[in-house]
Amino acid sequence: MDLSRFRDAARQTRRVVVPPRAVPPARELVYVPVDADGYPLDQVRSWCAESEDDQLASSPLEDARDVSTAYGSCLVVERDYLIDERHGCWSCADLHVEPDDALDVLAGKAITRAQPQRVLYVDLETTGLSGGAGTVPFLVGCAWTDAEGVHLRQFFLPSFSAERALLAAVADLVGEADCLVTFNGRTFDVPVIEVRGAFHRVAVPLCDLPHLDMLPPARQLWRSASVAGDGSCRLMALEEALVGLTREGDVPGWEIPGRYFAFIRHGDARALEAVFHHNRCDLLTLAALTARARFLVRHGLEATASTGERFGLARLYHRAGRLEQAEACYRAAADDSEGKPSIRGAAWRAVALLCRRARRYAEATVAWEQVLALEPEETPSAREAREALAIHHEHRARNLERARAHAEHALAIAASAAQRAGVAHRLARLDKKIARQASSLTGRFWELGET
DNA sequence: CACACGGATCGATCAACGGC
DNA sequence: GCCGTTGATCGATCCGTGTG
Repeated sequence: MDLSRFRDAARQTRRVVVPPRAVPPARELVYVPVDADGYPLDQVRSWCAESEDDQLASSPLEDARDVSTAYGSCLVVERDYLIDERHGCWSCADLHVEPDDALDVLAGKAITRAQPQRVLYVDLETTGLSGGAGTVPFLVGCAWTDAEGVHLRQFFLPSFSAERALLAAVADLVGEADCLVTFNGRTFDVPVIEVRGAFHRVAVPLCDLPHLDMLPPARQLWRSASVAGDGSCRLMALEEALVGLTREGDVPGWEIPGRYFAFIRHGDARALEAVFHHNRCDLLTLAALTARARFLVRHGLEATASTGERFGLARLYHRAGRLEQAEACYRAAADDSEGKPSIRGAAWRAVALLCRRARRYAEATVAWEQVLALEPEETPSAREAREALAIHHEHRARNLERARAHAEHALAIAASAAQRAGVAHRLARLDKKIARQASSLTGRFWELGET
């Protein structure tokens, strides 16, 4: 994929609205009680719904197939998104990710094995949010990519008694993967599967798999980028900003457990079509975010599309110990005259800290001056810059008057008693030094006068 | 709505260094 | 040689934010 195409995609602000699915004719509503230990699959595949939209929807289980495991069977729905299909401004061909060390940078640790083959994206829909033993995953969406596009497999729980089978079926697929990618999966998806696996004594190797949770790197990359307006890094906010998609009629998260419980009570699967669709969108967007983030890490500064993205990429490099690349990106963000002053100020602060650590004090001083120029006087960064400059001028540049001026500013904006005490101590020392300097100068003046 | 995680912040500590 | 300062690091704590 060439760079310009990618940049264009990133810059694209055009919103793509997901068209509503083709609507099948409404069917007669039939009430079918569901056996607690079994599920009347035939009836489940065509049953009633509450809202008008849902009544018009088809059952997501129409093309589901039974998957047998040692513990019984569950249902699986499969979809392929081939290279000529699109997800927002992305071609599905571009969603293919070869696992490499860029994923290590995103994860903040080494997660790719010697010869990684398959990255598995996982997203759960569950009966609640608590994450405890009572939360049951009723839809486990899995996706992987290859040169042909994206392949998606959704494991569905037709009754609570099939949970063991569902976990076993998921375990089979997970066993073929080298690397797991989720969104907030470290906190939510993986613990849920872990607890349910322990409960049913089914080993799901999800927890052993190298895991990239895209939420932390997404926050680093795109929170300050303000791609999502208010800085939100929820998956759908990032989807709008980076994939250019606005979901029409999407089911809100809080409604998902209720829809599943209604299905369990009455056997109606049509209201779940929106949930299946939501899960597929989440997986495709997760793949798109991962591809974009990996591309940024691989191609660096030239691939970034905004000041915020440059700053975010710098933070990722910084965390990964790639200091040269980090500094280049910080400097690019700091120099961007069109960028938000708060981001530019933060970038200059990072440059100052990097330079100071490398003992490049002159460069650090220039960076602290830039922080002062960009940050409002009362911010913590401005106070930090005043103090750093006071130290520099007192101990290295040996310009006591300038050191004193910075210390006075620092005293005026000190946020706590401890800070005030520290700066007051510095000021007192500076005053003593200045007085001593003056008296020694006076002495030398008289000495010169006498000779 | 529960829960866990990451970050920001602050204070304590310690080694290294320089001024007197 | 003593003493003060700097800068790095570590741990505790708090807050904001993501998941269905």
